[in-house]
Amino acid sequence: MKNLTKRQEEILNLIKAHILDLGFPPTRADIARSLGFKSPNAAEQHLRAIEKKGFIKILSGASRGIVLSENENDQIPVIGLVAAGGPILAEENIEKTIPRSNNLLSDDIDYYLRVKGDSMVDIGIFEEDLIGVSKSANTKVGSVVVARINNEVTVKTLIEMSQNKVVLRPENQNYNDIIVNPQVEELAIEGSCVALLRESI
Amino acid sequence: MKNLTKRQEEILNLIKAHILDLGFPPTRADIARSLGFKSPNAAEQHLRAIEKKGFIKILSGASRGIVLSENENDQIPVIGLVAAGGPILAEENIEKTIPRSNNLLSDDIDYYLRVKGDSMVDIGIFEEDLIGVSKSANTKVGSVVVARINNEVTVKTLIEMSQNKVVLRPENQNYNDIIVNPQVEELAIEGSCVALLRESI
DNA sequence: CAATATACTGTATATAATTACAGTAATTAT
DNA sequence: ATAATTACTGTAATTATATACAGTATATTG
Repeated sequence: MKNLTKRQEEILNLIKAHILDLGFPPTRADIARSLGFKSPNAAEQHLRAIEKKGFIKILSGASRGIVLSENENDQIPVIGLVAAGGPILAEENIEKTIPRSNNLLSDDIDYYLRVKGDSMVDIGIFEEDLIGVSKSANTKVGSVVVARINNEVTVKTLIEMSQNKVVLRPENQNYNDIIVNPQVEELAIEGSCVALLRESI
Repeated sequence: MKNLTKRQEEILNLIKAHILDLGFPPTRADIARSLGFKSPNAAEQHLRAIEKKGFIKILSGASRGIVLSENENDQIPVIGLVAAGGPILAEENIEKTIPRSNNLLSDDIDYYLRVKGDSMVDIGIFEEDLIGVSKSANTKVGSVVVARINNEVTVKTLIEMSQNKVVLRPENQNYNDIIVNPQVEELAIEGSCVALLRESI
């Protein structure tokens, strides 16, 4: 999907704002008025350009027939079982997607990860729960993180993190700490857990 | 807000479906076509009636200018601490409301209840968690329910329920079962827990 | 360096859409 | 019993809207 110009983006935002405000898209004349164009045709041609770039669909003959293209960023992927090797967000790992809800949980969630196993039950993270993962939230000692060790993805509490020693703790007395030397083994902190969803109790 | 007739409700649903499907409201002619009216004026007059009852606002002069009135049912209340005595959903108990998200969790949630105490930690329900409560979901033995005993609201697992004996079990070894005789003590099952949200980990 | 894209003005027109007016008929409220 | 509401048909006019065509000027790309 090609990038929009500054002006085109302005118009797309105007359309979104209009929909949010009134519940339906603006007319060409509405757009022209808002941006000070003296001709509705200016708006028309911008719309054509934006459609060509794939951000909207224009329904011909219908008044206000501007349909916003499905924006993948409005959908949060739910990651089921992560295949060994590939990136977490690879197509084949996506179980489903759920619409990014207003402010139900943190805006900061990049994906949900379905929990496997019982290694975190002591802090109330159960099998089949969905964990909201943020890639950007800073992972400090004490955070619950999504880590990848030698191509296996796991959720644990980060206890220690130095150049040659990383300690990951399962929150379950039946399991032992995982101690990794990142110089020797492959280790990546994929993100940190910021929220939790349980779809059935 | 007065009740809609069957036909009016049908039209309101059609409008909502149109918006959900295409992103903008239908025209009078669209409505007439969908319902088999031979005149767009039939739709017009229905819209007027629906507006009069407060369910929509018609913006005059604007094509497709049908604005859905804010429906309070689109907001799910979050109940903080329940004041003794009054009903759970009383105004003063509502901590905030959150928009009913598409299908993030069950459609069936009437309110969220913020968990106090640690009596349910063994099944992963922690203090400050939000529990999605359904008033209509059938509460059977084994369900986690919201119960009110002598004006105090509590979340427990329903273990037994007969005419003169109801057993509610805390999911925490440190607590004992609560046994109530509904003939003697005041007991109400307010709803059952169908989902869980944790806003921070 | 020509072709294409961007960013508009200005005019015009076909058609999409709202909306008024005139009816009919059945049901419900006062 | 009468008025108001509900639920339509049918016609028509006004206005709202999309959209084509003809330009101008500048920037960007192949």
